Amino acid sequence: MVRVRFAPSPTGHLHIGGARTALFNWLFARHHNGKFILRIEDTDRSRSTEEYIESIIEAMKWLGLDWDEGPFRQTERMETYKAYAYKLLEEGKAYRCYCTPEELEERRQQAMKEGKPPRYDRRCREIKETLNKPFAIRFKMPLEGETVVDDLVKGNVTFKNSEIEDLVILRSDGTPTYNFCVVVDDFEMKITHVIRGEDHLNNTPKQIHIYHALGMNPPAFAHIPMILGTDRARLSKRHGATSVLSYRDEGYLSEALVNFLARLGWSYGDQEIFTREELIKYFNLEQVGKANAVFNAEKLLWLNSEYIKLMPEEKLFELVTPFLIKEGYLKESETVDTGWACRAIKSLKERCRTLKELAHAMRYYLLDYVEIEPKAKEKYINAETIPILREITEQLEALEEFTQERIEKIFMDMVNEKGLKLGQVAQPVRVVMTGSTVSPGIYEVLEIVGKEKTLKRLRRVIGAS
RNA sequence: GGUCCCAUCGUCUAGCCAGGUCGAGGACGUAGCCCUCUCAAGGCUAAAACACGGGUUCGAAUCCCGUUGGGACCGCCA
Repeated sequence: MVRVRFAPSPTGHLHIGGARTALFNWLFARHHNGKFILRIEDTDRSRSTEEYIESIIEAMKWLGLDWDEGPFRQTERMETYKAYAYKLLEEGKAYRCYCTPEELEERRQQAMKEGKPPRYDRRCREIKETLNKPFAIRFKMPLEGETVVDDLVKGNVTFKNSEIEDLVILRSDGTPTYNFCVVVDDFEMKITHVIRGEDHLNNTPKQIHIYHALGMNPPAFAHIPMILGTDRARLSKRHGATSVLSYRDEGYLSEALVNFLARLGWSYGDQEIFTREELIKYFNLEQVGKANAVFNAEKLLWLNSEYIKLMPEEKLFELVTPFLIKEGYLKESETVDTGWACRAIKSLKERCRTLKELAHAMRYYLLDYVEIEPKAKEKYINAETIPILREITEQLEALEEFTQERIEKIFMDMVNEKGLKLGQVAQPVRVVMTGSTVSPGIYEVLEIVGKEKTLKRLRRVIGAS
C-alpha cells in the first residue's frame, strides 16, 4: 500500500512550488490507490501561525487535493520526538552539545570568512561527563564511508559521510528539529514514498542515518526539480503572485492551475490538456524530469482560457458571480435570470482568459450605462456618426421582436440603403453599447443587453450631442 | 568557499535509459495570412533549440570524460 504525505510548514501561504509538490504526491497516491496524508510541520513555533494553517488547508481544498489522514500537527507530538531523541542519546548515537547558538553563529561567520566549510566542528562529541549547563542534542554522523540515496527521479546520489555534519535533533528548549521530526513521523505514519522538492536532497543522507540509528527502514525518495522565476532564481515573493489563493482571487480556475502545475516537470507525450482522471491515470515518477522549470505565466493564462472555453455556462456563472459582486456590477441581493446570464457568458467566454476578465466584460450586460473610453468616443461618436446612430435608434425603437435576426436585418437594410459599410454602423453602436471598440458580435450584444437598456444608452448619446 | 543536482526553440517539454526512422516533434508566446461588424476563437504558415570541447562508434540530441553555465543546500528554519 502506497502511503505518501505532503508536509508544509505554516510559515506562509501555500505557494506554487508547495502546491506542485502536494499535487505530485496526491497524484501518486491516487494513481496507486494509496493514501495521501497531510501533516503540518509546525515545530518552528515562532514563525508558524494558525492563520497560515487555515490558508494552506483552504488552498488544498480549492485545488481539490483531498487527504485521507490528518491534518496531523507536529506540535501535538512533541513528547514522541523527545523520547526518540533521548533513546539515541542513551544508546550513544547522539550527544549533548553545550555550545550556545551565539557561539555557533560566531564560529560559522569566522569559518565563512576563512573560506572554510561553515560546519559544526563536533567539539562536544567527545565530552564524556554530563555538564550542568543547557544543552542541545546532536546526532553522531558516521565519520567515514559513503551514503547512497537511491532517488526515484535523480538516480543514485552519493554523499561522503565526512561531509555530513552532526546536526541538532533536539534544541536546548527541548523541541525537536525538522530533520529529526520528518524521520520519526514518516516512520510512524508508515510513509512508503517521500516525494518532495530537490532542496531536500542534501538533507536526505542525514535522514537516512537517523533512520538507521533508530532501527528503521527508510522510505523510497523522489526529489522533484524546483520551480524557478523568470530570472531563473527559485520562485519567491519577489516574482509576484506565488500564493495559490492569489490565483483563485485573480480569477483562475483550479482545474487550470492543477493542469499547469502537473505539466511543470512532468509530461505525457505531447498532451497538454488533461482531465483530473487522466492525470491520475497517467501520472508516474518515471516521466518526471530532472531539470528545474521556469514558471511560465503566459502559458497558465492560455490554459485558463482553454478551461473557461470548455466549462459550461451555468458553472461559469456560478464562479463569476463573486467577481461580479466584488466589482460592483451586481448587488449581493440581486438575482439574475440564469438563462440570460448563460447567453451573456456564452458570448464572452472565448474572449476571456480569467474569471476577472469575464466579470469585467459582463459589466455592459448588467449595468444601465457604461463609461465610454475617450479614444473610442472621439473616433466613433461624432458629427458623422450621430445621424447614423439616430437612424438606428429609430429603427430599433420600432422593433417588436428584439432578436439577433431582426436586429441584423435592420443593420443590413440600413447599410444597403445608404451604401455604407457595416463597420460604419456597427462600430459606433458598439462603442455606445459597450464603451469600447471590442466586443462580441454587435447583434448578439444588443439582444442580450435588451431593448430597454439599448435604447437608454443610444438616446443618451444622441441626445447629448 | 564546500557538497549535491541539472543542461533540447525565449518558456514548458517529446525524443535520451534499450545510439541509426531526428535535415529534432508538440505546446505557450511572437510574426504573417485566411475568416470577419470590432475583438477573440478557429484554420494555415513562418522564425526559433540538441551549451561547448574531447572521446567511444560505421553512426551520438541520445553513451563516457572534461569545460562552461544555471540551480539547491551548507541553521538550536522547514
